[in-house]
Amino acid sequence: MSQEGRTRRRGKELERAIFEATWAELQEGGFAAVTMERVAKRAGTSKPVLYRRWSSRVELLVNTALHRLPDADSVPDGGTLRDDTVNLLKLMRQRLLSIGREPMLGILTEVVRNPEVNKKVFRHLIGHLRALMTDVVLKRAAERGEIEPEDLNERLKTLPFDLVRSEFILTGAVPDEAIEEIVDTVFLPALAGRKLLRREARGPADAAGASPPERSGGPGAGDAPDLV
Amino acid sequence: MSQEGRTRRRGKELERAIFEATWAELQEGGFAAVTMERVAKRAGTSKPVLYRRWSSRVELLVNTALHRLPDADSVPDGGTLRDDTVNLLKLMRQRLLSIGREPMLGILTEVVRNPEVNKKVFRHLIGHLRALMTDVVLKRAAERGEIEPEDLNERLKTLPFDLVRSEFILTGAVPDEAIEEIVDTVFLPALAGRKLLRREARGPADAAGASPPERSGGPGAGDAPDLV
DNA sequence: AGAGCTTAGATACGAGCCGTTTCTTACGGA
DNA sequence: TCCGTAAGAAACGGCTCGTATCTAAGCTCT
Repeated sequence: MSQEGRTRRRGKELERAIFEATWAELQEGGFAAVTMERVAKRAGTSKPVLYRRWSSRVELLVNTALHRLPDADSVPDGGTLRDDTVNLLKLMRQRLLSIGREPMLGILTEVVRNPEVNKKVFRHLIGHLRALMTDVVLKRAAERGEIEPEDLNERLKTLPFDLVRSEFILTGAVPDEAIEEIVDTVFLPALAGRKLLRREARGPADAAGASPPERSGGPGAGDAPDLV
Repeated sequence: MSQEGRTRRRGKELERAIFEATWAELQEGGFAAVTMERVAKRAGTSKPVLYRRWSSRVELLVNTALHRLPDADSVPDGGTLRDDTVNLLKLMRQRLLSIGREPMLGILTEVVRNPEVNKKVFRHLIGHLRALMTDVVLKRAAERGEIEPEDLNERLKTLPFDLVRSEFILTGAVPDEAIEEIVDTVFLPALAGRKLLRREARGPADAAGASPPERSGGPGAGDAPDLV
């Protein structure tokens, strides 16, 4: 793995090699087993090269994870709210699995203590996919007449994500059946039931009603790739 | 903090002092800052004493967390499914907060790699409270005639827990408003909506119907205190 | 009360890691 | 071709984990 006899890599090429080495170490030994020295050796370079790019081990790990995230800027139109939601959740799954359970937990743990990064992660954990939900999936559904704005509040909008995240954190996987069950036996029934209950009660809806546009700008409005 | 001039502690007394020291270190510096040496010093003892009780740092941390968990073997009867569920979720919150967000994440991270402990934690993360849900809250609700068995499937039963856990992991807190929102705008509507949708469809219910008794024994059937 | 066994507590060790410093040398742009 | 930038090697101080060794305190049993 030494650099002997090979031409020196630089810039992005070297960086990519380091990300790959980090990821390989992560897979083999887990979050705790990733050490700067091992990564450097595996990438055929040395520690100072790593520290010139990232100020700490955590920094390297976070950026390695972000680097692996596939893009997610649209949701295929499935024709119904049901299928759009399923598609969106499959997209979320793809992103979650591209990082993996243990790295995700490790990153969350290390990041909690840093309010700034924590806020950023928090925003990204929720913001991006939620924007797709609001600006694409629910918009389509409203245009189709499947839902009315008052049927939804903030918690209902993030409900499918919360459940997929829970599944992922507990089991490390999100099978198709789980996604469909979440949509078919929780999300859609909750929407229907809420409509029903609101009609029965005839009371003013809770704070959900005419919710202000909370996150304009749509997906991609952030200043860094999303963590999920 | 040295032991000079004090009478030596032994057994449970010493153990309690170590747990307290560990917890204090956890509060002050976070998961990563808890070292065996600092804990030993703070507890007025030394490393070998720690290693005689726990085989590793993680072992100590996990057991410190478990040690802090308040008991939870019943749910006050609120008279309705709604209030019982709120009560149960408040109990869950109490348990979550007794450990805290970062320690919880840290423990999960470290434990994921150990299939045995992972399974145990997984079971405890879900099992105990879920048993209270099934054996107390839902039983009462059925006796009151509020629900029928076919209204529920596994996912719906754990739904409130999943959402509270999500809230806790993302924000580190679970305010009363969150609990009530979860129950009033998700859980109860989902039950109502499911009933409604099943009636409309007239199809056979999904696998929810006559679910077998999956966890007999009720709360306390485990072999260790629950993690949540 | 005394003997003996258990276990607390002090100290030191090897191995490994983090993050830094110093230095040499390859490479690429002008 | 020359020179600045950055790669790569080596070593360091400080810290941590987990272990080994030893002394002595105090509980238990007679």
